[in-house]
Amino acid sequence: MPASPRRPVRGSTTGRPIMAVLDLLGRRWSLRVLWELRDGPLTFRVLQAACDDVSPSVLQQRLKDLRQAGLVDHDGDGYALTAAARALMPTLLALNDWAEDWSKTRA
Amino acid sequence: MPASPRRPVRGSTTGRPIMAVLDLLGRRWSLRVLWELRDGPLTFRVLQAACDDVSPSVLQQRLKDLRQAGLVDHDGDGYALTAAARALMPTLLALNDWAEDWSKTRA
DNA sequence: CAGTATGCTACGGATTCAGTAGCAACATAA
DNA sequence: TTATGTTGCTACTGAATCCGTAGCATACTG
Repeated sequence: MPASPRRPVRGSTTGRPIMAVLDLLGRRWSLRVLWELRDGPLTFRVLQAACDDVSPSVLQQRLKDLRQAGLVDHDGDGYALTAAARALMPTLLALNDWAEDWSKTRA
Repeated sequence: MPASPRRPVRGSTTGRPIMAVLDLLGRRWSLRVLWELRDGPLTFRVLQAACDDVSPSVLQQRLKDLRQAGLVDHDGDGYALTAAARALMPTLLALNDWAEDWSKTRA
């Protein structure tokens, strides 16, 4: 078996949903996948290319995680954000704006 | 050498700052550390306990990353968010609100 | 049939993480 | 002084995850 999504061994993500979200999005390529899907569905390979040609095994695992979380769906057009994920987009756009400001303060 | 922050091998994070941010925050415990520091400075061990007793080596590496990114500082009171990181707090709070809604749609 | 695109899997090697133990510096107090 | 505690941090081994490449089965198109 390649890799199953890590389940916190210790305190787990008890209680606050934010913990589960921070755990899910705190995995490599999670946020990036959501970001790349912001403008519409993408096929597996196109999404892979958009994510700097991430390994297909990792992308597969990440898509599995995001689908189980109800954030990504797979229809005829490829992989797409669910309504729940689209509700997250304003936040990601705010993150984008912040990133712009943040980069200006960097050398 | 324990571990240096991963530099994307392929396309790197050229161009858009959002890519660099997505890469930095898409590491285990990055978002969680920022979240736990939202209410003020914490010492290393208290922060470690807040993060489900994450391994000190990983926390050390993550703090190093965040300090190099100018998001975390270390003064006499322990580790604290910088002004840049505090500017990110509204976005994290929005993420928290979204997480609440998202969890309600889960079984 | 040949060519192409799709989603997906397998494998080995590299990197990162987890878990535990321990150190040096500093403070406090007996 | 000795004892005790807290701080930040490091070392080490084994497990988990990721990377990079190759390849498969299916479907569609010419």
